[in-house]
Amino acid sequence: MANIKTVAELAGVSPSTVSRVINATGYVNEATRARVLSAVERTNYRPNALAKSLKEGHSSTLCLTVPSIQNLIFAEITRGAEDVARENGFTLVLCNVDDNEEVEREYIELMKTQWADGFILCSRTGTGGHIRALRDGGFPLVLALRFNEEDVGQFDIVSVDNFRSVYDATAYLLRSGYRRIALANGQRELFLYRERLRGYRQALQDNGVPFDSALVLSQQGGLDSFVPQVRRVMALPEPPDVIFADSDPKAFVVLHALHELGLRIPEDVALLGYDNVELSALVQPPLSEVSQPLYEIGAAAARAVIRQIRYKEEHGVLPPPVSLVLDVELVIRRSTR
Amino acid sequence: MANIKTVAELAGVSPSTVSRVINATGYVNEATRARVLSAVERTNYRPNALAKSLKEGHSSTLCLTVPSIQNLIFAEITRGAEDVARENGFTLVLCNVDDNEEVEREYIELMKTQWADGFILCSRTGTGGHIRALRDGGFPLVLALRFNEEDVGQFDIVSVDNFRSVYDATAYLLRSGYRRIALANGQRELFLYRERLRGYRQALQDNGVPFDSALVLSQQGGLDSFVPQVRRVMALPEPPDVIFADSDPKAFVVLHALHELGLRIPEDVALLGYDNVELSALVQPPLSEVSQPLYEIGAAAARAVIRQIRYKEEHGVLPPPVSLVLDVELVIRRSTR
DNA sequence: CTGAAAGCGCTAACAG
DNA sequence: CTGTTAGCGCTTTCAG
Repeated sequence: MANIKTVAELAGVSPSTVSRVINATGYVNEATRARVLSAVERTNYRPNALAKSLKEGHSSTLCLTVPSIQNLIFAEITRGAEDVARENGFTLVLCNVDDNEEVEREYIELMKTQWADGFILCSRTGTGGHIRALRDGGFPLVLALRFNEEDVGQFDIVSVDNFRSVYDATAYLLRSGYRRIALANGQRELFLYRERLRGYRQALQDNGVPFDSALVLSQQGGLDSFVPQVRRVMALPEPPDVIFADSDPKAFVVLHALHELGLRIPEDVALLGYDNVELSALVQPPLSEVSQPLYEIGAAAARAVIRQIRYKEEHGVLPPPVSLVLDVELVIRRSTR
Repeated sequence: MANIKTVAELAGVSPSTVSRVINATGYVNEATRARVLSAVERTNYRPNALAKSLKEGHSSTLCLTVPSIQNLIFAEITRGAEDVARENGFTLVLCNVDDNEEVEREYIELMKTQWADGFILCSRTGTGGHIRALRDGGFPLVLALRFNEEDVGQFDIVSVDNFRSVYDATAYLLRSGYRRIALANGQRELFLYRERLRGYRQALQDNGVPFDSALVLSQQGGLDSFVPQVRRVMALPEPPDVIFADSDPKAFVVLHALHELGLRIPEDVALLGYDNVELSALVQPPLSEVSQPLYEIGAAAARAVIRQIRYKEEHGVLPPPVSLVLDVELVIRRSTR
């Protein structure tokens, strides 16, 4: 591919002049400008972004880490992030890290050397000293969806109110007359699932319903682990009248397990999901959901890093961290009554 | 971040020596080697990949274009591609192009200037002169899943035998006693769906079953367009006894539409899907599927570009194109009998 | 308004 | 075994 020098020679000017017309920086005589443009045209010249990046000290690249893109939740977030990245002239590098902090660390290390301009991390897990170090190193970063308690005020965060949303949904279930509410709860290592559990317990307590630990199913390893637990809980002398799955992937396996048991939904037992991914409206019965704005979380996260990048360009330092808490909405379909 | 020069000074050697120890290229005295390593340690030095790329003329970056990552099919492929990219030291840039050839073109143009080392395109649509130009420009590229008839022999291609797989599945349905087989067929602009349709027709013909155009539902715009068509076809005097959806996203909406109609599956009408994404085993009833190795398609595509990249490094030109046709498998679950 | 020159950080001959 | 030099392609003072 042609470079700036060949274009310059063809146009009979210096490389700096070509640079000026390409980037519309500085005055340039209309006639020479035309000559340059024509030379660009003829050589089909495209500036080398690598060289430009090296010179300017940034790469217009964002790094997004997710547990796995195969999970619909993260696919949705990724799409949101990619859309706003592109609108702003950034390119998105996708990193699947599988809940593996080591892989996450390596990826971040790699992307630092590639001069990623910023990071969107949806894979927060463990203690994450490397994430601290990343920000301390002056790298713009935002935590989306997953974050720890102690992260608040330390990093930019985009999420929903996990406690509140589950509290409200549980209260709604109670108001609807459900009394034996089971919770299919995600990995306890993640703050967000601890919060969801806390919201559930608090709502029970505030409504005078005793907490029954036999009614909480918790993830051990893969999602499959919910199948035997659903069987167990439905075999209880007093089985639940509704199961609240605190994420849609879980909701789908719970739904499946319930069907295998030959149970009717919501007649025999109701089901409430969390996330509201598109498919939740398509399964049988269509699921009632706590609807989390996943696409918007991704989009907002991208906006947040870009804000940091621009701020840093201007002021030389990262702006103070901000947290963005997006609203959640209850959508009632046919899996609850 | 520290650069090679500061490390060199700290170690009391020249930058080239640092480069030599970092890259394990050329002999270096054990003692000075140790000094350099220590300096690297102390400065927490990481080589600047951008500079390295500029110098070496490649970026260790692969560009993957997909219609949308929100589609489970492409999420699966993406994961496969990313895994092998990473194993080989490549980084994956994700480009959602939404069946929009213009966006695809722009993305490719952008990634060329970023010196992407290779392209995996799952978004092939239209005439794609820009794709020809890309390969003519010496860029390694592979078409995965989606390709046109005339692409064979021109580009590396990774896919399945669309004609054969649908032919076989249709023949299976016939052998199972189904006689009125409806086909929910994808966008006719895509070669792969034309091939699937052809496989269906051929199987019918070879088995002496007349083709009935009233039995083919075809995508007009979004997937929603199948809902009224399912209604229409089930209201026929002689409704189908099975619907074959030639991709899983379609299968899910057809399944939904059937449920809304109050039909039992497979008693009233059976359903066969295509793709075998994970969720297809979880819906009610679990779907019988033509199982396409999506993850493997992505992985194989990544291997294919990397092969081209290496070949080009060695020989200066792209290797002759090869097509890889992966096997498909019929998985019978409970949506057919 | 335009060109010369320096330099982003790195690697690779080429000497020594 | 190690340093010097040149240069990847671009931008950006600084002169003119």
